[in-house]
Amino acid sequence: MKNVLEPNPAKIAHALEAWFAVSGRDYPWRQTTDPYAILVSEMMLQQTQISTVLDRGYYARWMERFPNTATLAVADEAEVLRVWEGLGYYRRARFLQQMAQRVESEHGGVFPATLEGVRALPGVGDYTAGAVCSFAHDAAAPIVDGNVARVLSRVWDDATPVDSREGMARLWKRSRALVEAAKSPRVFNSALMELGQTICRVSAPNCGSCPVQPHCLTRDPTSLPVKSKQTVITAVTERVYFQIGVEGVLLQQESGKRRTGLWKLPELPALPKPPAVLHRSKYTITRYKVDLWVHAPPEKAGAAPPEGLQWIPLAKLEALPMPSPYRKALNAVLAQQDFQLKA
DNA sequence: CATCCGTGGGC
DNA sequence: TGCCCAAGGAT
Repeated sequence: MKNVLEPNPAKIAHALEAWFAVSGRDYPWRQTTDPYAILVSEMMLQQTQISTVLDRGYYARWMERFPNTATLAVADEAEVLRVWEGLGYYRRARFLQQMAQRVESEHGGVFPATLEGVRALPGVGDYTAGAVCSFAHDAAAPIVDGNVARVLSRVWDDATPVDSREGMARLWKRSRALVEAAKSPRVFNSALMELGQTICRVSAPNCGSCPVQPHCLTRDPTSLPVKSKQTVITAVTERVYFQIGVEGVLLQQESGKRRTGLWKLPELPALPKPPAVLHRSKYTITRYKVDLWVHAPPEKAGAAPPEGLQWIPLAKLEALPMPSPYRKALNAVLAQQDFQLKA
């Protein structure tokens, strides 16, 4: 008796839905059908682990402070970024606020109900639109994310690179066939993602407990999915400085594409002999491995802050949005200074 | 289609 | 420690 040649969408869908009814986890965003609340969770969870969003309180804090599009639309951008601080990909927070403003101004405060309407919102792509519509309205919209790509590659034993056009087309086609065969798209899509998260894991998949195992074609799950791209990590050195005075700490606001609107320690100008090193740390950001040096201020630093720099009173530091590496470095140097003052 | 955008955790 | 990864989307 050999295995099936082509996995049967209806059988898989029903097996997953039955499994989820028993083993499905309970998350805050699964206790609501409010599309805004669901979109917030989806935006937070993009490229971010559930434990980060949940255990560190991001979702609860956001929903308490911005319970609907009306409150988010009129909030200060700095506060929006501050509530998001530590989650990374800060553009997502800015997109969320733009989304809220558009819902208020163009949809009369009513969240769009169609797949096309949701897809047109800023920061919402094919995955997120499908997730919101299936979770909020039980609409038969397919989803493909990292979990789904892994599960479907294995079930169909398909080594087509998932980061290729061909691979993506296959995944979306299969995801669509599955969700259209499901009894409840909401339950099925939740189950599909959760299977990838808890059973069909990247390493050490638990095939013995998998409800889809009878329908799964792969014999070598950890070899799938195949990805063609490989990222090259570049080591860089970043030198900033710490300057404190009666007016507070000198900081610089980011204005480029990266971390727009967030604050950081000012960049150290190129000098023949850099000032003393106060603190050193390492962090990675996208494809860079950064060696971060915090120096004493450059010699010529005067009372008037250089272009683009601003004195920030110590009492206001907490309220400013700041990327994690700088927040940690700044706190370390402040603690160091405090220690020296007391010594 | 390639590149950019953060961070923390697991192994 | 080093490396890979996690509920992607925009440009």
